[in-house]
Amino acid sequence: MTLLLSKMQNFNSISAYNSINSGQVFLWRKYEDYWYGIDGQDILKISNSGKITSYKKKQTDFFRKKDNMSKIIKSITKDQTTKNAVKRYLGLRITQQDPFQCLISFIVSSNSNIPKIKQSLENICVKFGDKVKFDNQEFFLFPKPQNISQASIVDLQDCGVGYRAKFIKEAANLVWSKKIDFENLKKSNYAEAKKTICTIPGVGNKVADCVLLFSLNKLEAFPLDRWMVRILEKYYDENFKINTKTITEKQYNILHQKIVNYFGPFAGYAQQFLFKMERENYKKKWL
DNA sequence: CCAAGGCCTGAATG
DNA sequence: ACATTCAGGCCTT
Repeated sequence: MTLLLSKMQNFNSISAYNSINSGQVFLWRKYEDYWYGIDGQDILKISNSGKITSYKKKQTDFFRKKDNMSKIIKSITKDQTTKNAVKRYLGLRITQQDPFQCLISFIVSSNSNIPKIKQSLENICVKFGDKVKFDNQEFFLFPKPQNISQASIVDLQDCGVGYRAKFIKEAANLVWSKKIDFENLKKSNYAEAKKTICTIPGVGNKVADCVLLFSLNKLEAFPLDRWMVRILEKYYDENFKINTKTITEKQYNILHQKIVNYFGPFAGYAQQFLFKMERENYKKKWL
């Protein structure tokens, strides 16, 4: 009984460290005993125990505390690979981020790498975001959609985003003009929300799945980047293999369907544990 | 429907 | 020191 209880407590625990260092977020830093992170117009402060306070005192379930992790872990651990990953990175959570920041972050992420993404996003905040003080530290909030939509392409390019500048500006414009409405998308199902979000320039299957998983509550989203394709090839059978060099729209959809059939409705959690595991194996930088 | 090439930057490798 | 290669996802052809 005590063994069972302690096991369940472990499942429900939250590791801020594992969650922040898993490729979901970029604008986080550690200062003394706390992690500080930009989330839209707010700054979140996480203690070692996982307790969140915030600059604007807003309520947020950033680490999805309400998720029933015992149930989710039971559902996604279909094999030894996922079992090992879950055990090794206990407390890793999918985050529930500010959708606009999440969208821009993953447009910036395409064809790039984590240190570079972080640098570009910091530049964007300094250039277009509000400067605030919190706990005697200086922070720049993430810019509002309006501010980015009115930025010049050259000013955006100066942040190091290259050809993505026009995608970022147009995406911000779609959000500001409410042609993309995140609150609606949260209510839509996965397929509908994905279809809508893929109309944003610079957003393909992978970026869309990141936004759906990390900010719009779609836990069946399973972002398939080069790493995930490699992981599936390495640890799973022929069924998950891509035969061609580039992953086409059709293949992405077929593979995603197979994945959801296998891992179940919380497949996105399986993705996060597997990604974390393999990137750690290769000692890749997180922030 | 699919394949291939270009986009942009910084790090790694020769 | 300098040049080349690579990593990375989306869009256009």
